[in-house]
Order: sequence, then C-alpha cells, then structure tokens
Amino acid sequence: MTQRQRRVRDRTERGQRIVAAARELAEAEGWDAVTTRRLAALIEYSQPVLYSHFPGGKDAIMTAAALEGFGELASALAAARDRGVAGVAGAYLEFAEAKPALYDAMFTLASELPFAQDDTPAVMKEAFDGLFAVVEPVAGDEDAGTLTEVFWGALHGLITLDRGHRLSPAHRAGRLELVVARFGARGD
Amino acid sequence: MTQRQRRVRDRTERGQRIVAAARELAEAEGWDAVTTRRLAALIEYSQPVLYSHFPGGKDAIMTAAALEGFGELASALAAARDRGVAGVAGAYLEFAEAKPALYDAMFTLASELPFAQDDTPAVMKEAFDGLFAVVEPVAGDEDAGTLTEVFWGALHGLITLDRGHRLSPAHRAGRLELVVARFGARGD
DNA sequence: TCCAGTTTTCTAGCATCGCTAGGATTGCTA
DNA sequence: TAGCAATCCTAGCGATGCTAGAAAACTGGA
Repeated sequence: MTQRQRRVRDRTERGQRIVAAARELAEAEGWDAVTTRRLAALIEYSQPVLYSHFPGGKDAIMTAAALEGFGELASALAAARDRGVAGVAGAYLEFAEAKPALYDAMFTLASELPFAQDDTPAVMKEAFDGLFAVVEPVAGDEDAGTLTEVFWGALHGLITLDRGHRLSPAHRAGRLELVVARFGARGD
Repeated sequence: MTQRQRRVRDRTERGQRIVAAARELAEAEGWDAVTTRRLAALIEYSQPVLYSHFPGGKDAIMTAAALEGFGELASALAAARDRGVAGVAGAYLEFAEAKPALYDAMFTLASELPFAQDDTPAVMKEAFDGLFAVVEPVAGDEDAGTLTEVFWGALHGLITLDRGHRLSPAHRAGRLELVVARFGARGD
C-alpha cells in the first residue's frame, strides 16, 4: 500500500510542479510564452501528461495558478490589516506589482472563476474579506459590501491602467494617497 | 489623375471596411473569433491584403479599432459634460456596456498605445479631458490630474471586475452612486 | 491597339498553437 | 512469471498569424 501512496504523492507533486513552472514562465516571459510544449519540456514529460492533471488544458492550469494567487493575496492583505485602509491598499498594489502575471491570471484572464456567488472558492472570499475588514469600519451609512467593491475597483483599475502605460508615472504615489483619502474616511 | 484619386479613395474605404468588420465580429463573438482568415472573407479579399493596409497585422487592426473607440468615447463624455460627475460617470459605464469588445481593445488589449505622453494620439487626450472637465471643479486642494486618474481607475476597475463576474450584480447601481459620492464632492 | 513595366492580388506554404487518438511501455497483481 | 491495468509517448489534426513568390490587373507610352 505504501507503493500506492508514494505514487499518488508523486502525482500531486508533479501537478504542483506544472503550476509552479507555469507561474515562473509567465512571470518571466508572459502568459503567451506559456505553451503546453514548453511546460511539458520544463517538467520533463510529454504534452499529454498535462491533460491528465488538468483536463481543462491550459486554461485549467492558469485557473489553478490564479487560485494559488488568491491564497497569497489573502495572506498579504491579512498581514496588513492592522495598518488600516492605507496599509491594505499598499499591500494590494505591492502584490500586483510583485507578481504581475499572477495578478493577470487572477483578474484579467480566467474569468470563469465565479465570484460573489455560492460556489466561490474560499480563498477568493478570504481575499475579499481582507479588503472588507478595513473598509467596513469607515463605511458609515453606506453599505460596506458595496463600498468594498468600489474600493477594490479603484485599486484594480489603477493597476491595470498603470500597467498599460495609460497613467502618468509622476502621479503614481499621489494616486495611492488619493484613493486612501477618498475611501479611508467616512463618507457621510 | 482622377483615376488615381479614385484608387486611393477605394483603398482607404477598404481599410475602413476592415476595421468595421473586425469591430462587428468582435462585438458578436469576441476578439478571439476575429481571425485574419474570417476578416479576409468578410471584406471579400485574400488574407495578405490585410497586411498591405495594416503591416502590423491583427494587432494593428485592433489598435485602429481602439482609436476609433477613443473618438467615440470622447464624444459620449463631451455630450454628458453638463450633467456633471454623475452624468459623465454614467456615460462612461454606458459606453463600456454598449461596446464591450471595443472597450477591451481600448484598454485591456492593445497596450502599446501610449498614454499620458508626448506622442499620445489626440483622441485619447480628448477622452481623458472629458473626465478631467468634470473632476477639476471638485478637486479642491488635490491635484486635478491625479484625481481624474483615480476617478478613471475606479470606473475602469468596476467595469472590468464586473465583466469577469467578480462583483455582486445586486450592488451594481449602488456602486455607481458610491463612486459619484466619493468623487463628485470636494475631498478636503 | 498593343506592349512593356508597375502595381496589386492571390495561391500556397511555414512555423506554431492547443489538443487528442492509439499504440508502446511500464508497473502491479495473482 | 503471465496477464492485466495504469501510465506515458509518438504522431497527427485542425486552426492560428504571417509571408514569399507566382499570377493577374492596371498603367502609360508608341
């Protein structure tokens, strides 16, 4: 029986290696460079092995990477929770800047990951809660959930626009201050 | 000489037909469905003709479509200018909802279009000015340009997150109200 | 009107992509 | 050790963006 255990362990390890290789390659050269052939070469197996781990193919691998990302984002936000809105906003931007390809997988691509629904994965809810926790105290009359969504949207929008070179680099620090100023205080 | 004039006119007309066909197909089936072969079939010419109009290939066609989009967005924002921050914000969201594929081409894809730089196309500056015009009066002590960028980021972020089914549909109207409430008034 | 020369257009093909069927190889069980 | 089952790989399909070189159409001068 230990043989069987070792085999399943090897299998799960290989699945993780696939995702890890995909993330590494994506951060280095972008998701377009993550092809099934290169991925297979990196893990030193043939292409079809990928599909035995992820029947959904490349999209499923990206989704798996995105889920890992939500876990890491949730941790980063939780660690900054005691530094309030400014701290959490900074941690969010820092995460997006440190792992741009992963951030893309989480939000821009892989849109079949459901959010704000019953079957939303737990890590995604935890990430959202990391924002909610610091927004809720300053919500005032406004609905805290809605305000969190708007706060999140502002951070996300600034990140994607900035990445597309659509914002002035000179205003970069000022934008963070302004988001915090507009969302970190009671709005009534 | 009129022969030559007719020829160049036909050429530019065909170039516009290419972009029009790309936009139509993209709105109907998404940008992935916009292949050079289908595009060539739609304009009733062979594939290489596309490259005589747009040497950059598919990316260049999408960029041309995006530029058209910036012109249309600028018009929409200008028309809503007298309705203040709320009106412009509403017009922006309306534009993004009415032409989702075009909006993607403008912001998510085609990121080689430079913004906030010297060689930024005029239509892009006009679109930005459509936001700036209503934000500037309520900037107070804050830098109006930076505030406009944050306002823009909030709108853009909400659009992209909403499109990826990452926000609660029930809060949809509330989010617009909240953005306006947080950005439509002086923040000092 | 006809014939070069130029411009425009098409046919055919390359490399690469995601993905999969079917055979070969390996490991497990009796 | 023989047979079975799981695993893996080779080979290939259709489709993608893009391009070289042949074919066709148009141009302007005798």
